[in-house]
Amino acid sequence: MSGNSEAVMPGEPEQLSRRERKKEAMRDALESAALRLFVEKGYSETTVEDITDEVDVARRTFFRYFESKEAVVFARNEQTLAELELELRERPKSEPISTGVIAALRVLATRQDDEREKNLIRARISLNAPEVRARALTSQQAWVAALAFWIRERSGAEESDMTPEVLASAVIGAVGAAFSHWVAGGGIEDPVDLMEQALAILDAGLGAELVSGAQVPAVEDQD
Amino acid sequence: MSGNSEAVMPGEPEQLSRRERKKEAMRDALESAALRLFVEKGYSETTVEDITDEVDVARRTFFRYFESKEAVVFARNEQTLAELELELRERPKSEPISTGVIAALRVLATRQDDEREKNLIRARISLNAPEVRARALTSQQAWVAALAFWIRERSGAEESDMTPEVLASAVIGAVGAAFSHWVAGGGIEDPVDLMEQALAILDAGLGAELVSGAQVPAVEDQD
DNA sequence: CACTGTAGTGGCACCCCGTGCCAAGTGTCA
DNA sequence: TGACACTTGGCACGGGGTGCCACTACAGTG
Repeated sequence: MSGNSEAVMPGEPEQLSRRERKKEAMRDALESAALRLFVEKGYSETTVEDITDEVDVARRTFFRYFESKEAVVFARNEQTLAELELELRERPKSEPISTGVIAALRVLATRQDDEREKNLIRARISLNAPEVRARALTSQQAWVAALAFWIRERSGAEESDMTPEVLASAVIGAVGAAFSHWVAGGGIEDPVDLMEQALAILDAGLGAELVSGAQVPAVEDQD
Repeated sequence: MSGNSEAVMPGEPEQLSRRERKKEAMRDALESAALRLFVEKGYSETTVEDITDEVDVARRTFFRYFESKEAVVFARNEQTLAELELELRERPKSEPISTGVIAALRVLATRQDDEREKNLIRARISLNAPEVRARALTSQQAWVAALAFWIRERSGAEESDMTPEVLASAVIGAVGAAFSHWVAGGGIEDPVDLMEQALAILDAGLGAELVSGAQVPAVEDQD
């Protein structure tokens, strides 16, 4: 889609035509209004009409910018996935899974640092509104698929071998849990650090297993 | 131990009144009709009216039995979750996570063996229809929560320690992947065996990591 | 048996999400 | 400026889901 040229990342050349600027502005206005209303009144209590009223456009117009009400929350999501795939591909072949994943995630996180606020809002909505949560999990599945593909490619596993999907699911699961933890903690800590800890837990945890009396050694979670 | 009494599981004492029998029959009829139509015409191509026409009741009636169209696919799901929690609770305290999980899952799988066909259909629908898939993932989250609770309880982890959620997410992720693999394979293999393999992969996989040339030793997945 | 309360059903009206369609408005380029 | 492409508004419609109320079938009592 679009991208006449440029590097890999957009970069906002500001070379847009009036039409495209208006389009951009509209999308932004809708997105902002929507997120604000979702926070104010709650997701399911906010109708699409509420949103379009706010921006003073027709309800129909909303659906020209977003496939669905939920889609607003995941506005930038496909792009992020594409970026993840790209970053993963750039990682050295010899690198272990968790290292590669973390490195890629760190790049994405750094890049999105300016949207941190908005992302936190999105995440909060995702975790609270059941419908949106469902959608969030769906796009999480896309991450699993991407990661599984990457692992399969590198490990050269047979088509029938479920190892890549298993590892990918587990890794994304762990990363997702860390993300939830980050959101629950108010977005104060470094999300990628948390994810790194999560993978460390995963690495050690299943091996160590539970012990009746003693605690799991766990990973000291302070830096 | 097929229970004439009740034990943990109901057991259909057939002591129902005419009214309750009719109710049961209606629910069954709706569920069967729905699943059949979903398979025949596809999930989203099937309207609730199609279903109720089949059973010759009002559309309104459908929603008195199922919260939503998706809910039909997950008819028995909350019950299964409750059973899982129960089984987990029964596992010896000293048992490692994966052992406990597998043991609990095996009990459930055995118990549901008569519904194997129907469950396979449900699963297929879940994996193919995006909307339903979303819902499936949501209920998967409930499993994560249950498992996390169980792990936390046994490990005595601090409230702020994300270890239980991380491990639970990873384990359920891996188990879910195995389940998908099972469905993709036509439900021929033993699902719990696959799940066990998945956890073994998880146990070994992240430690072994990927190697550029060599394959991951993995778990021989052929019998 | 008739009688009364309760639970299930049918059907209507309504809200909301999402989409096809077409007429009218706005930007673009020559 | 005029021809053309894209965007918007608005309408109609299908489908999911809910509240409401009249009606019917059942259960329990005398």
